[in-house]
Amino acid sequence: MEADEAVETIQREMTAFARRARASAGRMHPELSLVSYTLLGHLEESGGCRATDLAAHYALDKSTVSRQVAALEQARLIERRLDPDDHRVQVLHLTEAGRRILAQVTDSRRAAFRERLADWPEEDLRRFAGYLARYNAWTPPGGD
Amino acid sequence: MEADEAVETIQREMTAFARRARASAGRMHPELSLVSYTLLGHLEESGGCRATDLAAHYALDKSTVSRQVAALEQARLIERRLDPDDHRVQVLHLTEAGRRILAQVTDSRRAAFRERLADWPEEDLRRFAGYLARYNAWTPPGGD
DNA sequence: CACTTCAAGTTGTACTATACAACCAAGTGG
DNA sequence: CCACTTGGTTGTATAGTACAACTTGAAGTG
Repeated sequence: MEADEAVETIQREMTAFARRARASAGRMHPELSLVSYTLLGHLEESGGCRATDLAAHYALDKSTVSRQVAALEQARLIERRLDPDDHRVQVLHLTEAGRRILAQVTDSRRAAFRERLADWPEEDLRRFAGYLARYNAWTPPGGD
Repeated sequence: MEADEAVETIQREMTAFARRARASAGRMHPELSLVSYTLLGHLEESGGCRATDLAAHYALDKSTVSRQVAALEQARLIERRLDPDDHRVQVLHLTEAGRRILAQVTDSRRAAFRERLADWPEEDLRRFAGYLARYNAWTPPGGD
């Protein structure tokens, strides 16, 4: 069956990609690990959120996020603002430096991707982007 | 520009995927980490190879591979055979147990993927698979 | 043949990301 | 007011990784 084979290919290729990304992400941007990068990215997209939100979004333990956040704060890339309504809550925001570094890393990542995708027809690019978004948007019946 | 946006989406989604895969792979199959899984997979595909080959293929340090291989051997999933022509070389082979576990994990991963892709039209599946394969097949001008 | 150089692997050490569990602090509801 | 919940931190353990130093075997060169 055609579809079955395609599923297998998707599985294999996504796995291969994940392994490689993991292996190389740290080397590309010593300033910002893949995790830190995605966390900063989420902060930018969301315009500020809580550590708990990050943990939920990325299926990470809150302790992990707590330490990542601590490191990012120490590096002055984000800042915490106490929520006046609920003093347990720290709303996280990008600092100017954070925004700058994020943009920088995004740029260099984008350049790498663009090189990699240079000879793709635009139509294929758009479809591929759509498939990926659709794939990632999927949420399982009961948690991730 | 449309294509630019698509590149950005691909970048973001691939990154998100890599992060999630890393975070969840270990939980899905405590018996076989993502790295071990890909190493076993490579051994199966290649029909046996050296540790150095694995390191080169996955851009891992040879020490890392050495330890992974040691663990896989201890778990009786692979075995080392001294190359009679070059006594420095250990050719790695899957054991029967290794082949079995690999098939098992592959199955369960495939099931998860299939669930995730259940409602995709076959045409989209095939195109997506093609894009991923094409993306991963790309090799950089000078290294990864 | 002895000497250097190279290649394959191992081991020591350190670091990062991670989880889990125990904890603290601040709201919430009886 | 007290129990419970929620947001977050800290202690501890583990996995995966890199880099550097080392061991062993092979290969080339005088």
